Amino acid sequence: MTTTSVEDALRRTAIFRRLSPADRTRVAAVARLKMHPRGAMIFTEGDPSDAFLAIVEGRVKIFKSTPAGKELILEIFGPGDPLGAVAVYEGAPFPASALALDDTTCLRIEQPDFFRLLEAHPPLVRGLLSGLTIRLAELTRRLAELTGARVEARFARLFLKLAEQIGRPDPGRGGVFTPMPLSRQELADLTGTTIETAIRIMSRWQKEHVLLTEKDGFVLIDRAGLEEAAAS
Amino acid sequence: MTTTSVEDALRRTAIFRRLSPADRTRVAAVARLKMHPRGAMIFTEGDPSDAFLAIVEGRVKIFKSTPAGKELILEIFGPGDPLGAVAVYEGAPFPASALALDDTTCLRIEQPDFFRLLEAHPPLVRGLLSGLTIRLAELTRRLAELTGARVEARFARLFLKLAEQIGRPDPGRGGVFTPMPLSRQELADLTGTTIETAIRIMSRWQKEHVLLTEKDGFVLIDRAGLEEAAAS
DNA sequence: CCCGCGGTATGACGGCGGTCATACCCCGCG
DNA sequence: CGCGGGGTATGACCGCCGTCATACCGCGGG
Repeated sequence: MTTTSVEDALRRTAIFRRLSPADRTRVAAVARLKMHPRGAMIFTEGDPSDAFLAIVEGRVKIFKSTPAGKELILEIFGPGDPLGAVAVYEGAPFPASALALDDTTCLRIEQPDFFRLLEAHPPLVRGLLSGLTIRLAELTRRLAELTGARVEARFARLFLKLAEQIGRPDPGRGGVFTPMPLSRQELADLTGTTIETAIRIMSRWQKEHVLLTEKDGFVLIDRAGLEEAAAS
Repeated sequence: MTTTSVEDALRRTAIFRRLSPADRTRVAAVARLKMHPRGAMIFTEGDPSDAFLAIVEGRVKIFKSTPAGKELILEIFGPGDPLGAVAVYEGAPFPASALALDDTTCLRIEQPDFFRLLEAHPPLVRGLLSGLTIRLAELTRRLAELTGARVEARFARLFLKLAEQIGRPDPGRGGVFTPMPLSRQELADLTGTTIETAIRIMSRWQKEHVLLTEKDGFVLIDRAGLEEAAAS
């Protein structure tokens, strides 16, 4: 865990990317790298936030318990995304929990150091503000989507969005491969439904050759079919 | 619309309240008051944002159209709340629409002036950041609430929250009066359901003397009954 | 006065999807 | 090898709630 590897991490993190090399060195002096094994909680809903985090490697799911005791996945973040930015100001408690979906390494800046950085580098504030507003818009979009839409439409929109974000052409079958392994339970938590309904929809799409489940992701075959399902 | 009335408005707006009188005068120089009659759109989802707004008087509903064409109310704001803070940075388009529920007067600061204020008064940035994070936490809470909970539980939680925020003891009937007139349609849009379901629940509660609808608000009679309904 | 309109109310019907139960497969482990 | 646990799959049941239809009421306008 040398200083150079921290600077590498800074170069790959959205809000620090535009710093000058000299500034990046100063940031690196207060940043540390921390590993979280697959399945570990990174922070828990209600905890006081004591640091700013950013993902360097791995996937992290942000989720929240519903009043009914189920869990709803708000986001799945990957390398370069910030974590806990929503709570680090004012030391507010985390509104949701974070769990490592893979072995994950995070960049970590303790709260006092983070505040000093913000004061010394006003452009950082702009980046954080813009990140927050984007996240807010995304949440309002999901809020509108979750209500009044049928579960199958939510599934269709989820996979269309995933394919657009991280999909790549699949040479074998002429579809789009989306490298994002997710269990049926996680799909249910992403769409706010139960595991049985998730299994039913995915099984039907598998039989109808609309969307195939593989060990390390999904293959979208019939994009038009999904778009039709998303519209209804 | 004199300068003094603008300063009055600033004194009643959360993020400007802590300014020194001298600074408040400087802000007042670039702020204007604008009236919106009941029923008027203040801004529309997708519009580019060109100003920062804050409510001085009246209620404003923030809502968003769902893919199914229905409308979902995200918030109902009142005097002192900021409007459009989510979009004014970076000139992002509004993620939702705003409509005046009453005759409303707003404080308005054009985008270039707003940015100059932020640069001149760093403490304002802190206030905006904290407002954004609170709003984000509130949205995640509503997201978790809307999914997987029965409609009746959502109604119960809505009225319990309203009673806690703006309720006052009702001397006549020993309940809590909540001065917030809302139509059945608006209740449906707040909870993500249909007007018929909203009418059914409200009618039943009226008959069972749990919650009474009056011309200018609601009277909560059986708080324990609502809490039970909210839990299930 | 009658008409139209917006808000409220109520019933019938049906389907989506939540719940419960069972079964299968794979794999690590004693 | 047998066992158990986690993930996946499938069927039966049924209740909530969305949809459609109808009706009532108060109000403003021609």
